[in-house]
Amino acid sequence: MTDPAPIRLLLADDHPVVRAGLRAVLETEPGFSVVADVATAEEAVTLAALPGVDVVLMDLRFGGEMRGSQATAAITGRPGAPRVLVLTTYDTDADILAAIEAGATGYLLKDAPPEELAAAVRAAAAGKSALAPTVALRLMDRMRDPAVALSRRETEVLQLVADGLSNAEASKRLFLSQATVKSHLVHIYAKLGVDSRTAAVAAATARGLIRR
Amino acid sequence: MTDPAPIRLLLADDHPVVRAGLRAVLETEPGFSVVADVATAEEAVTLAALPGVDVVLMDLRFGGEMRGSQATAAITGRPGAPRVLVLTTYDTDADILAAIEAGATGYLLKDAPPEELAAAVRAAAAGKSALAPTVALRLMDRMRDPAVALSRRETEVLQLVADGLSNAEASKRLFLSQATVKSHLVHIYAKLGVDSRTAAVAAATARGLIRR
DNA sequence: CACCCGCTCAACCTTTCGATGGATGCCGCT
DNA sequence: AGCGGCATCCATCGAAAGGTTGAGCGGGTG
Repeated sequence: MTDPAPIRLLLADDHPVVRAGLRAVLETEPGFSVVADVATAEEAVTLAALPGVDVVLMDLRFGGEMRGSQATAAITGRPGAPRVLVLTTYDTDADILAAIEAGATGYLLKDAPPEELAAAVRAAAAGKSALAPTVALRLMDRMRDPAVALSRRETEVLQLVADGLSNAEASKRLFLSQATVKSHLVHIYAKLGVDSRTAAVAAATARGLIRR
Repeated sequence: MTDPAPIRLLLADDHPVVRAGLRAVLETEPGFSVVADVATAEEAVTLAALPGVDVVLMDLRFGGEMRGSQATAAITGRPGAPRVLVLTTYDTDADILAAIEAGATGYLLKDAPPEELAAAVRAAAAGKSALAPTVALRLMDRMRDPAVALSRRETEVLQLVADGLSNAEASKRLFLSQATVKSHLVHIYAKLGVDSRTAAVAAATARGLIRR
């Protein structure tokens, strides 16, 4: 019997060590072929446009400007695009949802064992969604508890607060009244089940609702 | 001419992919031999006690309880201990200093290119200190500007504040008067050049003075 | 010894923050 | 249409949390 066509992979991660590790892990498994690895999200977008790539393994955080979720959107937006499997370190990453909405086929943590990784890649190549259990659980939590979905404006406000701005400063930054900022904060507190700005920031970062 | 004895390595990182990557990168370079890789800090301490290890590559953050800096201290505290080369993702990690004080021979970022990594391992094996440029710069900054060195107590207080506790809550947690907590905060503000708790938390996380 | 620095605390006072209440407009639902 | 839900926006008020000032103690260092 002949070998089935191997799954052709593009690796995108800014850490050379991680790229080498993915290569090592995947090339020992049968049925995979790494066609290229890149260190930036921009390169990933460029190379993913070429034919001959089935699955892109995409990190979420890069040293540079572009975030993995944006790159994912850019790639999946094109017709005949490869599948994108997002791969990151943190199960609390703020833009898990962004990446999935951007069209990622699956989501995996870097601490996954090799078999799980290989299985997820195969699933992605077949067009099936693959979510790491921890991530899936967290997403379920987030879905099941609609309270923890902050609105766009609320997220903006909370991000500024997390950056250390006072209500007055945040209101200027957003061209709002202080009262409005406070109002948003009250809603945020209710959703997060806290009653102070610092606690809200802690809770939101713990749940990956805001950066840093 | 005979080969010189290879440098025997122990890899400690909770990510299988990273372990594989380090293996791949280092085993292609001549003169290295990976004797084992482990997924927890505890295992690293155990295996580092056995003879036959020259250099331990140690991650700072593990999924479990023990932190890499603690493991480093446990390893280097013994006579005839191997060198420990700390390897982490973040140049802003809160316990860079802790790791170095714990006796780490060098400090490297995971986004370092393979040659740099190999060079650092060789330097470590020879007992020479090796610091990644970014890390070294940051350390210099921190040294040169003594304002940003928080005392032990100050760090404790700020960490609790960052976790969302009020002054009253933090004071109970530390068996202190509220006045003392406030006093610490005043000093923290002065050192960080800010004037509110949220700004202090933001500044401190940006500089890697506290976790998360 | 004198000095500096880290840690501790009390009392005062103000500013910011959070609570309350209300308005508007945009959805989807029946 | 009519309804309710939700996101966005704003004003006012009282309180408490937080920030300022000042001060004592002890250990380490020059």
